[in-house]
Amino acid sequence: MKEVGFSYLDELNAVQRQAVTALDGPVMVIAGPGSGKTRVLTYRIVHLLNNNVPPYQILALTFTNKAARELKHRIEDVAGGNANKIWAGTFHSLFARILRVEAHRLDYPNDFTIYDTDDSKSLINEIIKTMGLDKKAYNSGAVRSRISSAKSNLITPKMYAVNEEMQSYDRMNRRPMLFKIYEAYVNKCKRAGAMDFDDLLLQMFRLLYQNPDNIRSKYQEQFKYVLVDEFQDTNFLQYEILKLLVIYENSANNICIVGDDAQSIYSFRGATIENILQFTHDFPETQTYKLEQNYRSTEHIVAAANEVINYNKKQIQKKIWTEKDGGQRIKIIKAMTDNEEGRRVADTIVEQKNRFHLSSNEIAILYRTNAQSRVFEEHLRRFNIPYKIYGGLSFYSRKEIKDLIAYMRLSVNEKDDEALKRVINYPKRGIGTSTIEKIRQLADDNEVSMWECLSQIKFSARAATSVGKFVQLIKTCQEKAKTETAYAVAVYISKNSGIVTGFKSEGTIEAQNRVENINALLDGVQEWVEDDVLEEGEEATSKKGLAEFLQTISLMTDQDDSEKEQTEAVTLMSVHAAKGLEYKSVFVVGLEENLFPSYMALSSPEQLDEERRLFYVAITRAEQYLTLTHSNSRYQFGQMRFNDPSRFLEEIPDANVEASISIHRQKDVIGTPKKLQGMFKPLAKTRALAMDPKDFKPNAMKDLKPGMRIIHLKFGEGKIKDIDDRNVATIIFNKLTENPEKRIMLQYAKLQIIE
DNA sequence: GTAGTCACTATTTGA
DNA sequence: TAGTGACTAC
Repeated sequence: MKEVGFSYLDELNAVQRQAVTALDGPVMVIAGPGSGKTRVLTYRIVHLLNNNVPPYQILALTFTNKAARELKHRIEDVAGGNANKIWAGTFHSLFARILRVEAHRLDYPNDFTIYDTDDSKSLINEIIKTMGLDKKAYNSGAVRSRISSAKSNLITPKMYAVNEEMQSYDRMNRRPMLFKIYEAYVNKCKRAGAMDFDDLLLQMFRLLYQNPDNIRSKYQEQFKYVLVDEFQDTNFLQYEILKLLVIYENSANNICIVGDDAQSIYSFRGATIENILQFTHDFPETQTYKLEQNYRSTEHIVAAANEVINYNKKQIQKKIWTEKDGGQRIKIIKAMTDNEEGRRVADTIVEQKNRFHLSSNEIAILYRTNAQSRVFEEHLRRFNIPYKIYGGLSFYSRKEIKDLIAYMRLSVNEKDDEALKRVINYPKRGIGTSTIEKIRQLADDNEVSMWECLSQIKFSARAATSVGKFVQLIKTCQEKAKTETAYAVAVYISKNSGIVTGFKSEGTIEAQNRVENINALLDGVQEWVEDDVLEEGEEATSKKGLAEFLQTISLMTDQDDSEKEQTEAVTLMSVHAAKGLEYKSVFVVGLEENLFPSYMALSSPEQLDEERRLFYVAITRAEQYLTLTHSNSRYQFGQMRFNDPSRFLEEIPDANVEASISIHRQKDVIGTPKKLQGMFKPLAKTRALAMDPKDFKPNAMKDLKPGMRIIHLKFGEGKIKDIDDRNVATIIFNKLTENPEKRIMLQYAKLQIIE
């Protein structure tokens, strides 16, 4: 471990230090906004390591990849190399990792497919259709979320069928057959060797609960220290899993949860605050620490936030305070139209940039719904202010990408019916709906996957050749997938499936874009295959095959991409997306009744409280300048609507608000609209090479010895510090300022000895 | 198999 | 308004 010259404990305030050093037994940390939550979590783990807890005994769970990554990086910064052995990641990714090893005990293949939301919906649609149900009443999205919430509450299809509460709710919504859909859905996923996102949790629960081969104690013994970030966002099922891991005879109950009930904004997704309240009941000896000092915002902002959240009755009492006295008061802008709102926000941004010397990436515009972004885009463009938008269609949800990935999935798991349906006739190869329907019917009757039926059906002569060709294509891919790298198979698919050829013959710009996207995916696969750097937690034995590639991307979203963070631009995003972030200047826009709070929430006090917490999250993102805007009228659903100012505006004390300024008419500034948003965002990160590849002659693995100076194609010069028994070298690259130490897998490494 | 038309709906979003 | 999905007609 890296020597720590200073004591990291000195960087903490009294409460933070207590929360960090109370290592034994259950601990609950209630962390207000800007109170150094991640710092506490980081240092607590570092403190565990310094107290000789082996890193692999630490399980740190987060909700997003981004949070997980940040946590790992910060631990690495303080503790150095050992950090990568910590089990830190999202609930879903870590459980998926465990299930890749244990799934066979639950009668799943270990290389099970992960169905994303689209796969689930399409499967549900198919079930609805075959059951002959009304598509309008049985909206696939609604059905999916019912099933999801059933799973998250450990209600099996059988229990669902006899659960009076669920049943009466469904009858009320004219969906009495939902329990049947649920049953069929579960069976079909199972048959396809597929788990949906909820299954990653549910099957993990089953594994521990049913305890085949006494597997539970294996993980109880492994994870001696459990930490959970954003605990207020956990659902019932997640908490049940945590309890199975932590509660057992003679357990030390070393579980630490960090969260803030006031920032719980995901109840619509099944998160329940009850878990926080329940925690102290389940663990009576819990030590509770409240982090109440806010290091982020100035006094007016903190005061307003405190006042607003007080309107919510049900909450853990705490008083957030700051040492940053005074500062700017909150500015409220009243506009007549949504267009004027956009213009005045852009005006104010220009003004702030000049007066306070803010750079664009210190500014964010936060809205309740993504649809609101357009007006702000238009006006920012007029001023030539660069901006970046979060949300919207991600790279992986593009059709052409999903199609190509479907081929890959099928090559790894032929039972994957969703993938099969996607590509059996894409590109068109003459396998029409009637043929597909025949296959599906037979699969249903025999309760097997569609793939298994392909060889048994007597097709018409024309269909038979088409099906035969398709089967041959997939079989070739399967063979290749066994021996070759993911990149080789991906290239084979793109060349031989006909997808790219089809686009090229189209010749439109649209098609051209799609080809570029596919190329970007291929580049991404190649980069992944050639990447010889071990990520934190990655095993040195990991192969570079298709199955492994699919595993790494199945739980990835490109929401979390670092390129966006570095560009100098104003951020536009929904309030939900802004959670955990901070900006010098924040604009919360569209503060009107029916919009924020949303009209969907007006009827229930619970949902209104959640809207208020959402508003609380929004205003506490601001460090120094907070501007709130509302408009008299705006276009909603294609109609002009008139909304009153939001009730939340009235809840802000006058003392914290800037005296209202008269509305000054502003002449429109005409600027050249500049295209700032590239439609296409390549997956591959381009990194400058350290030297010309032509001059580069990598040495064989056996020649590499510790102490040697080497050159790496990407990272440049470095010194081999150590090579372990798995041929993983620890190399220090002096050019890299952050994390100069990298773990390099020598079997894939491109290293040239220089002395 | 596909293009064109019509009807419908409309938060937030992680993995 | 805008985007999607389903149905119809060729």
